[in-house]
Amino acid sequence: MKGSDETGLKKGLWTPEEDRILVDYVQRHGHGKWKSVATSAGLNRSSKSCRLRWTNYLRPDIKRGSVSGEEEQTIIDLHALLGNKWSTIASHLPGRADNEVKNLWSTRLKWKLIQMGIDPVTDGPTTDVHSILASQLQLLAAVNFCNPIDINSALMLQSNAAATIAKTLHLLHNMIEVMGTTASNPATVENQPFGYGLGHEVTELQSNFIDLVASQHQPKPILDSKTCSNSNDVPFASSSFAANVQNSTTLQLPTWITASPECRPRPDINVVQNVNNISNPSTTFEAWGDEATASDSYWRDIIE
DNA sequence: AAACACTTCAACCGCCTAACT
DNA sequence: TAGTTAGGCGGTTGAAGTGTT
Repeated sequence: MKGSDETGLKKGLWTPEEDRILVDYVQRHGHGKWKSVATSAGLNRSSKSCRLRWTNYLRPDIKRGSVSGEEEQTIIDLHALLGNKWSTIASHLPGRADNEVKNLWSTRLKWKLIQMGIDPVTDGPTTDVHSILASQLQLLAAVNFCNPIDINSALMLQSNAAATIAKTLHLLHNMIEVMGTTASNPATVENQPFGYGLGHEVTELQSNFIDLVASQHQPKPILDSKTCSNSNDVPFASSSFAANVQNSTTLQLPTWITASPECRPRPDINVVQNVNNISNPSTTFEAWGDEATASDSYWRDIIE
């Protein structure tokens, strides 16, 4: 029978009438005994289906509608901490069901992180060179052309762009260094994970990325002190960022990244320190707090 | 206006665990 | 102690909605 399984239980979307029956039953008898709910209420549904419908849609405290930026950030932070523990994450978001959090993550937040150059699985910097460059280009475009009305989003993009570019630059530096030692041997070229012509591709990537940074030397500020006058409105504000950028001498960030004194990136990633440390590659990843990524062997393992 | 592509999200599936017999 | 069952969780699917060509 269409819409039913082999046991005769109905499947598929719930009708308003079924919803009404379920709500009515739960209100009178309470929830928890889903087997009895399914049988006693006269619903031709499985106990699982009843529970799911109630917890994800019908319970009175459920919050429908768009998810706020604050909620999104909470999900991202908790996912970094807990992984795919959707019910646990949802328990920190009043009125949100685990299914909704799960859907939100897989349809929007995951791709958001990927575009920011963050691996959504490890919550660390992505190790795929093509997605790194693609994400940087998208990020730069977004920062340069984003709507100034959305100040918080713009600031987040700016700070993330600065941090991610610094990370990416060094990431490429280390990868190129390791590749250089392996790809220089023609006998091993065919065994390279990126296939034949690795040296050329690496050189091109390096060149493209340097060009990308150089092309940003003409400042194109999207925000000024007028549009961002209140540091309380700015998440992750740090007072040292602008000064540090100006003091940076070895490899300056593009000037457009420089935030106005009140508009600064999150302090947990010291962008300037990372950029300055590029002259000393062995310490940069350590500064990011991930010692495993600091050594050449880490990248050698990935590449091999 | 129609066809197609893409996105969103409700619901199902399979597995795991705890409680009960 | 072993077997059974219900509830819970995360992964996956597919229908519906929306956007694009």
